[in-house]
Amino acid sequence: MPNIKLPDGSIRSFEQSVTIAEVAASIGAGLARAALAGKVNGKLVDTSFCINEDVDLAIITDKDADGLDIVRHSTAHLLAHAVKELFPDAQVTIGPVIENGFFYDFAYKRPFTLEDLAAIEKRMAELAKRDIPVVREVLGRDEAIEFFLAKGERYKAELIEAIPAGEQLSLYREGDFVDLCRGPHVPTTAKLKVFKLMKLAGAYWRGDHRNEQLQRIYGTAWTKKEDLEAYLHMLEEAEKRDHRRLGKQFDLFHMQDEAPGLVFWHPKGWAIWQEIEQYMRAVYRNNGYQEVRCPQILDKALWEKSGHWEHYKDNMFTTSSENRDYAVKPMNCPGHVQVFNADLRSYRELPLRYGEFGSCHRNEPAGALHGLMRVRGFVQDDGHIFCTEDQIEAEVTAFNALVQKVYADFGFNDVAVKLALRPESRVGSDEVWDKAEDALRCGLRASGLAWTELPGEGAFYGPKIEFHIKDAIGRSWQCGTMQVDFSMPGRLGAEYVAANDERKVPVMLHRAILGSLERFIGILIENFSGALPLWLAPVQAIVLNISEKQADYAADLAQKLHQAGFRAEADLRNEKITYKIREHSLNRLPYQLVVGDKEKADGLVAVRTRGGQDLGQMSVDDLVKRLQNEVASRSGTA
RNA sequence: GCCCAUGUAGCUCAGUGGUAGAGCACUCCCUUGGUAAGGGAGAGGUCGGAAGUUCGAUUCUUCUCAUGGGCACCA
Repeated sequence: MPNIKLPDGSIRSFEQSVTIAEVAASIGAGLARAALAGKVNGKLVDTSFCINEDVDLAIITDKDADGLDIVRHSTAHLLAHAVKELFPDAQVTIGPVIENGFFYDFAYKRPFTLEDLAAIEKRMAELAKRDIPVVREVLGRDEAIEFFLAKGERYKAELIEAIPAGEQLSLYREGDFVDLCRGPHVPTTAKLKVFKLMKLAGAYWRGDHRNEQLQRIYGTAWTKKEDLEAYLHMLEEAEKRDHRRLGKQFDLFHMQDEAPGLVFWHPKGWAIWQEIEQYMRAVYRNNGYQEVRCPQILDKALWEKSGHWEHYKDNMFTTSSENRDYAVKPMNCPGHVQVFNADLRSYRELPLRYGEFGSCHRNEPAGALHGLMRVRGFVQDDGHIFCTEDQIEAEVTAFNALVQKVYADFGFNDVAVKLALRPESRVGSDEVWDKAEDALRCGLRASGLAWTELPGEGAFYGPKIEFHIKDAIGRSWQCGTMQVDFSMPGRLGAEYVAANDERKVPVMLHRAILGSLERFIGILIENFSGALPLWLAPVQAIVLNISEKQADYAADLAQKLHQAGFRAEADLRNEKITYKIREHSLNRLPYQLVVGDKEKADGLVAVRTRGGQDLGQMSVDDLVKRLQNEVASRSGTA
């Protein structure tokens, strides 16, 4: 006699045990049709789940977030179903739900082609239309292994072997297709209407590159057609703000075959770079850092001592001369230790903070390169703090505050904090790691920040705090980092004289706010869709003459703005004003300054903003004031 | 590094077993036009690189480099 409590608080009583589907039907025919699953006492189950005691129940439909996930999961099964029908000797592996959709990994004797993809999608649609019931079955663990081995599905069997003996497993059957799965699933394939296969990719079995490579099919699935369309539209919009495309369009930088992963900065891109570098230089100066500069290549022996050679030799560029081997620096820290070591240091000097815009090179795997986001040559706003253990907390706390301020200046106000803990491959004893991890936790606590912890994600020499910023379209980018390092100073012989005259090894904090400037500029371009705030815009204002008669006046005006400290240009081409306005609008220039006979006669300028707003005529002095205010506030241009 | 796809003019792209085509950009001429494309003419590429098949390859094959999407990696 189950009494079932529904989300609205009402209670329905039944004479005997009932399924979710029956409960839904008892409420209404519409709900019965819409039911995808149920949530019994907070746990998701199939509509076929049988209730025989008093429970809280919510009927899950496509209006619930859980419903969407179930649809995606079931669509992954539908994909596997279609693949098994078309390619019976393909083996199934796993098919989870991911953001915006799902994927399924298959093992097959030959790669799937785009034609296969189209055929699979077509078959999926047919299977969905056939309204095939999706039925849950339960098997013992050993039976299940036998079942899948008999079907030639050795990957599934391997997955089940990892499950403790004696456990009951659920299988889902739709037509002839059976898959191991925790569920729940939609009651029939007819519930799956809005999906699209997106792409093919390789993926390693169990995510390990030592294993064989499987073929992954990515798909997207939704409950409403409009949602799919909106998603596809969003993808198009994201593509439009791709920094590689905009970098080309706005003439900011280029890359070419002869220098994979390395950037040629054009004048406009370099203007952005310089603005950022000078800004960060001021951040160093105002926060107790001294800027230094260290060599590009150092004897390999130094990298062996620091531990980098052992951990990263495959990713380091090397060179040699006169029987000496060198490595091109992949980081700045060992250099900074040399600067520290160049003098006998006293505890009175600590904390000693060095900053450097040093060019580093890492031989990243070819497949990892990606525009400005992943390069082989880069510059970080890299700093190292030499301090005592007692000073760590204060340094970490001060840095946390600084990070937030800098991100806000660049227009990023949503910052997530993570703490990456000791990895498998590391230097230093467990006691040292305990100490380092706790030091960072203390600093975070003192800053009043909430954070999440990531076991195994730390650097080989120490744990790290990671700062992730969220961009305009919701993507998260790890930029800042603060790492405690109890190992490298000792390895490289750094020491200072303590108050009691003892020699002690300092602690080293590795820290960066923007990370790689290349990547950060890529993030800025995408975040602003190329419409950078005035202070960062490579060309801040362009003067447009209406006809040749005002060319001198326009050139003069550009010169005046230039002298007032702005990046201003004049477009004196023999083109109609509408043509020039269109072109500079497409290039997202913040200000277009139109000058014709009227302006020339009165010594004025007609101002048009990036957003197409006409500010009317104003004097050059007023314009300069306006631009100065906007730069000072680091705000965007309307 | 692994899987798949792609590589044609400065850019975006079309095309073919018989020594390549468009739009935009560029150069010149006409036009001097008041807030998102005025008109005309011209120049420009041996089709990523190498080898092979063929009478003949940009087109087919192999290798290679790079790029793109994933995977793995990311000090």
